[in-house]
Amino acid sequence: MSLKHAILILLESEPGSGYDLFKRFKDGLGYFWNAKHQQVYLELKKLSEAGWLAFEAQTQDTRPDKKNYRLTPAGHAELLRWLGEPVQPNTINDALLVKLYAGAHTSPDNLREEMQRHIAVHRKTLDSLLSIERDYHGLPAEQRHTLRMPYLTLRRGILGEQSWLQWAEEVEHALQDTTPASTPPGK
Amino acid sequence: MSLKHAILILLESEPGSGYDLFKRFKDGLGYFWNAKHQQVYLELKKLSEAGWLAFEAQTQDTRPDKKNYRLTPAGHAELLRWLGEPVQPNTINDALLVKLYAGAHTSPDNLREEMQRHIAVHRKTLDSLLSIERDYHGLPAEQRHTLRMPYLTLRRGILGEQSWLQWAEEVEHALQDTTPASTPPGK
DNA sequence: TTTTGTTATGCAAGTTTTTGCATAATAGGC
DNA sequence: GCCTATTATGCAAAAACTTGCATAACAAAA
Repeated sequence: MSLKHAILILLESEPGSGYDLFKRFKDGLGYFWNAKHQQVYLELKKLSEAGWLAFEAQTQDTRPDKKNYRLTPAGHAELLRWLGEPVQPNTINDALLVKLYAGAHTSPDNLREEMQRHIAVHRKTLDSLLSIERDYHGLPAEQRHTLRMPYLTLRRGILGEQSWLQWAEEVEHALQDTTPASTPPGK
Repeated sequence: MSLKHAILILLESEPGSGYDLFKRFKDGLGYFWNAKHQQVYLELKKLSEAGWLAFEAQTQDTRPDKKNYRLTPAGHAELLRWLGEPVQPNTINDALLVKLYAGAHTSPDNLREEMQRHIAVHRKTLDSLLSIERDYHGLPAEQRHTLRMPYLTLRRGILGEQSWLQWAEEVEHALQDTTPASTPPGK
């Protein structure tokens, strides 16, 4: 829905190629925006056709050629227009919760394994976000000020992941209670 | 992606019509699954054609006719199969964070208004979830046990909304700091 | 009495996203 | 020498989802 505008914003702060943008989504912004490389390339094509982006082809010796995209004045204007518009509150479609909702129809072991997989992913994300935060705090005041808005979105990621992991502990306790004791105490 | 399975689960616990399901998504499960009525009707049609659902048409006097859907044995088997499969961790695409990321290109006032709109929505959601939780705690132990899995998803909603609102306070503080004082102290 | 809201269903067209396939060069590990 | 990963781009088809429109009856509020 607003991959268009996510791309405009990323290219506004620094021009780059499709592959570039894809990696920025994957490594940097994945806690609030996700896109496959195919979709990124497709959107870049559309945005160029709409006149919001321009690109120069860079022939490279050791690597495949790349197209370097940057905003046109029309793209910049569109970005500012979009920023003035209200955005729709995020809607969530979370398959894990669907599964858990129906958890009574499957085994606690199955649910515990599923939770363990997801916990591992969320812990890794949190670690990476906390490491980015440490780097941020090490920056000089001027750069921290420049990055103050991205930092707020980083905080969302951190608080969100911490809250998720806290919930996961509640779930683990609840699932333990429903388990038949495999090694009963005193026997 | 798994609206299919969300529908199977809802109809497994209680058969119902498309309109029925739509309302259950809207009022009850909106904090983890969202679907428009058109999509619900479409999926019901597809699931029926796949042999996972059956329906009886109910002619009603005072209301438009409705179709009452329920799981077939094949539908039940599919649900169990799906529950045994791992689900992909949820990916987030959050337009508000995209906007905030680019916040330096717009006015703090614009961002504050945007945040206020979203805060109102999240507060309302939290209130409604807390009220559902109070009802749950008032139920007899037997019913609480039956609903223990849906209750875990409710907890996710509550912890998630609380964490969101906590973040929103951080954002408000940060946006205050960047505001030029309109009524400077002492003048 | 007109408007608004709720119940009830659905088609058609468009947008967005995913999945599968395809190419091609280089670097590094085994 | 082979396998895997990384860099780099893209088409085509399918699936998922949104938006716009359409119908129809009743109830309640204005």
